[in-house]
Amino acid sequence: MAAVDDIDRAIVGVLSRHGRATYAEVGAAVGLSAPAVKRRVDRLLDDGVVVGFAAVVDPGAMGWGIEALVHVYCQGRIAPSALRDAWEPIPEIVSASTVAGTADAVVRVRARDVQHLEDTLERIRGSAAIERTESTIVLSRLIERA
Amino acid sequence: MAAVDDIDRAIVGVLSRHGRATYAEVGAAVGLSAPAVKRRVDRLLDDGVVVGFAAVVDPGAMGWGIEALVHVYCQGRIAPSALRDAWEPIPEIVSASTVAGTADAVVRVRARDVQHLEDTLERIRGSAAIERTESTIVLSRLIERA
DNA sequence: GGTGAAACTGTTCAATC
DNA sequence: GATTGAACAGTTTCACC
Repeated sequence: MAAVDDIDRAIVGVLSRHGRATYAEVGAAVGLSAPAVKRRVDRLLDDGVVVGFAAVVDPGAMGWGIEALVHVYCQGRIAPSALRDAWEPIPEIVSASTVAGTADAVVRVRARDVQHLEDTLERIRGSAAIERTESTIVLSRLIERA
Repeated sequence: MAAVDDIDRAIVGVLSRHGRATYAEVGAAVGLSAPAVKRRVDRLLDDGVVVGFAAVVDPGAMGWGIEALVHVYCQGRIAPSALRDAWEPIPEIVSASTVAGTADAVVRVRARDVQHLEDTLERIRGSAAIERTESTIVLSRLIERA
């Protein structure tokens, strides 16, 4: 696991914005040849600095009209891995994290509509020893950066 | 702007998880030839269903060690656009949304360390007519999907 | 939406600084 | 130890069916 240097950061910067850029294009942007870029990207993938590549999708256009932030309060102590295993099968969950604060975890959920959101919340609550949830509906996305 | 059909959804599903998959690979997964996949992806890009492609980066490996969810309570009514303009220049903000609930907005912030986080929170508070903020520190990411 | 052909890119190698 | 440049396999991208 070599250190991440300035060129690596530049490569990551380009690929964060243009994930399908060719190695030659990235090389032109950072001052390296295509094979040199490929070697670095392979190393960044091996080291886990770059986890993967993804299409950035407009949730609204895909029919996922509603988004909510759900604060989850658990009964007693639950291992983070237990929560992950319980929530992994729920496709409506965009992200989930354990947190330090009054809540134990925060889950970001995307659903088609309020009914679908309610069903998903019920599924989240039923998936583990959860005391209660507190949902915050997202109105409009102001800023969204990779 | 044609409708998004099931094949489009399947293509988006593959590219969400494997953003650098070849058109032939996507085609094999959805039952189409490579040129047919390209035509659909080009249309999805034109229609704004797919906004772009991005490398998924591990923030910790890049030296962004700490993440927080900041609930923002405003003084009186503030236009969403005013919040966006005020926060756009703050690079530590990963995402920001107005919400329906007790808070007016939720901001996701990434910083190098607690000191950097504190500085960023101060900057967020000073950028608009904000009454108070309530921060939740992220401990560990359980699930992270595109 | 599929097919085939031309141009380009990804990938690997030996050689080099 | 890392980069370059050449070479082949594979992919993108056309036109056309």
